[in-house]
Amino acid sequence: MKKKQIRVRCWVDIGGVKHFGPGPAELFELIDESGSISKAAKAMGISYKKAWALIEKMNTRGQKPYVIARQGGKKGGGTELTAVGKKVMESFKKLNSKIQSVVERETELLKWV
Amino acid sequence: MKKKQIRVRCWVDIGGVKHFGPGPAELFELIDESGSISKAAKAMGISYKKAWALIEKMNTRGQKPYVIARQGGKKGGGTELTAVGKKVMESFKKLNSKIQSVVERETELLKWV
DNA sequence: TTTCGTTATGTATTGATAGACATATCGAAA
DNA sequence: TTTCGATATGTCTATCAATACATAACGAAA
Repeated sequence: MKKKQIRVRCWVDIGGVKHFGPGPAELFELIDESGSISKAAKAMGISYKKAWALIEKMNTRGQKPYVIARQGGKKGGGTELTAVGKKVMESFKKLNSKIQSVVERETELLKWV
Repeated sequence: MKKKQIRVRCWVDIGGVKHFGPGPAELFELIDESGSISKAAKAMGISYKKAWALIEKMNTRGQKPYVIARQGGKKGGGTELTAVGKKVMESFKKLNSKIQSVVERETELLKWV
């Protein structure tokens, strides 16, 4: 008997395009922990390039940058979330968990499907 | 100023694969109204083949078929939802609108993004 | 001025999905 | 037994996204 479950996903849409969702939220969290895009990408199992492209898009599409990256130096460089970036990440996680908990209480549909 | 909004999507997952979501829900509704897969597909702007494939997958992956299609006859054939199919559609629509209304009340995240 | 790890960027390949097109199948009614 | 409109199915192509691979740029510290 295969497991049946209701799943839900939310994201921020700006001008009709996906702007910020679960993927970026996880990426931001890992950047916040590691201080590095490349480490965060590796931890997520995505390419550095994909992570970088995601960040680039979000930084330019939003009002203010969410992430500041610096290159060079003995440690090669580094990346950190801006204050706005942290707010976005935290606020998203809060919203997301609220939605998840709403869905968890829903069982009616699973009786039929 | 581009419009910012939170969007949300839910679906039923069986054994790790998407089984029933907003697309099928709309398709089911149109089949229920028109009695025809081809009419429903046209109304949705998808190909008949895509609609048919969706239905085939859902019918075989679930416990019981949601849709019964008949071919032949003067009218060429026709399609109708089973009792289970109607329950699934209605229950999904109810769940979906509940989730949408939860999200509509959320504005915190949009302040930052 | 050399080193180092990270950021930044280009390009080619692959894979998955969607779409277009074609055709076979069915069976009640005329 | 012919007709008709809908279901059922195959195949090829186009398109887009993901992936892989390669390399340049950077700059503080040793």
